Amino acid sequence: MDFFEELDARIPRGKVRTRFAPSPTGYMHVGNLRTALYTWLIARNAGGTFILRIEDTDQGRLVDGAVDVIYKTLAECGLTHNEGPDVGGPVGPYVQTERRGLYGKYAALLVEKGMAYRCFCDKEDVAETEVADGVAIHKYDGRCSRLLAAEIQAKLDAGLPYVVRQKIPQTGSTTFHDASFGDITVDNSTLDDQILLKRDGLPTYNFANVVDDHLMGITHVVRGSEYLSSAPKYNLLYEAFGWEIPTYVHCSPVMRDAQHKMSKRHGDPSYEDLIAQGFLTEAVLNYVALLGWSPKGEQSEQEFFTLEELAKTFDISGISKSPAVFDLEKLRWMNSEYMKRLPPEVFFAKAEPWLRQALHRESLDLSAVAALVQPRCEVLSDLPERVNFLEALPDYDPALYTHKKSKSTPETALQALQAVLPVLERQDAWSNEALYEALLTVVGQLGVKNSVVLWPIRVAVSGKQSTPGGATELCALLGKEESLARIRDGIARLSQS
RNA sequence: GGCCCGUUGGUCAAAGGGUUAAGACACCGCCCUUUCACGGCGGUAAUAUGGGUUCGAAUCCCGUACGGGUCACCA
Repeated sequence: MDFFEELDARIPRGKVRTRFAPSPTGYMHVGNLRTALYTWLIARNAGGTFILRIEDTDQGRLVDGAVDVIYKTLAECGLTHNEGPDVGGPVGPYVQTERRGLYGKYAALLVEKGMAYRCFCDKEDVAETEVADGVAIHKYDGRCSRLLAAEIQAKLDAGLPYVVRQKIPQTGSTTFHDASFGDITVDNSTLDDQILLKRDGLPTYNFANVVDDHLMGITHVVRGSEYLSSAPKYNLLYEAFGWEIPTYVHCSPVMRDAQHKMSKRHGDPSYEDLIAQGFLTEAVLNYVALLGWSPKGEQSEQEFFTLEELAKTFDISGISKSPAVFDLEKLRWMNSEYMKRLPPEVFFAKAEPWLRQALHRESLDLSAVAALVQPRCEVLSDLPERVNFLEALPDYDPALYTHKKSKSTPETALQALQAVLPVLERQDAWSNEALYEALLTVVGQLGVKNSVVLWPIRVAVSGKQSTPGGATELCALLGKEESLARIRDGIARLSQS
């Protein structure tokens, strides 16, 4: 067995094998997360193997701890990998820089087969076919492919540096198949003799990908649609090696708006950013799954999916070809749905740190606050702003006392507060129910609509237009002393104006 | 500019020759209610465009427009 046969013998066959191959940048794009999810789902759905491979050949972009971010994110999302740098596997190593010895050998093999050639040209020698719009088009004219054996030897002997280029046929066309885009055919004349091995002996991304995917036995290649145009060259490479071509699944990008991709640089949130803002991992995954994919049949109306349900339902043909705009509003809605479904104690545990940002008073029962706020919380980061009035009564505009639908005016509000104050001063039981009952008595005495009395109390006690919970709920939370103080303050404000 | 891809309401999308063209978010209205919210009910709103093919087209074909991708010794 030679070197190549030995590596081939290690490749597991007969099962679906997919891979997620991120560059360690230190964070996870939403688009990346979606690719990882789809890749994982394809493997899971088929009972196959999901592999993590780290593509770290771009040393210049290396970030400390970036690989850990990848492990952490995948684990947090439940996208567990069966093979990878940390867990090992039969076709390692799973870090590209640790594989660098391989590529040169495969490039040499291709040269030997006549499917690639050494090119001694300088970067500057490469013909630049000038084109309008200031776009310079690089298309190598292939001159080094026509070098005679003796000429090549002479250059090698002279120690001239070289790159290895793929030899692309001059005529004919190449067709490749994509699972979501279908068949795509291009003229070979539009393809460049692309560089496989750089002057420094390291592979280009495209070459490393083909070699690694083959050696790892990858059956489904899921990647962004930006690689669609290089796919024909991949096919030609696979054919040159005589390797089986995997199933391609190209995914259109996740957009910020109609014409821009989501990008960290433009301030769009990464997965980590969303989590830091208080989105739940499950909600983000659910949302992202439906961004660019939809289930078949009956389930196309379903909005909520667990990972397991997705794994059962996922089908490549449901992936859409057009780009999808990321809609934060809808994510917020979905997140609120997940929040509501959380057991109260779990919600409280998540909400507590956020509540503490705004609330410091000892007397406040935070778990009661959490209970009040849970059904109306879209994102945890909204909480401090929503509950801060409990800490201290904000300065507010007496105009808040006017509310048409509740039939409340500054005059009726003043009357109501004045009528309510002595009753509450005598009130001992300070629960929501007891307070409600006491206030209904006042309402009866005044002979008005409930809201005429309750609206002003809520305003006086909160100083806000909208609050989590009604008047008596807020009073119960604040305690007797604080509630009375705020109502007196309200009376004072109303009397002044 | 060449090549490739895409285009169903504001957004995500279903429907792959025959439907009143689903559903969800957002928006609006009504009901409920101890305000807002939650919940319930309802509503506005779409096949980019012009030609074919067909008894019949969102669906198939061609052109146009618009948008995106790509054309690196980056990944």
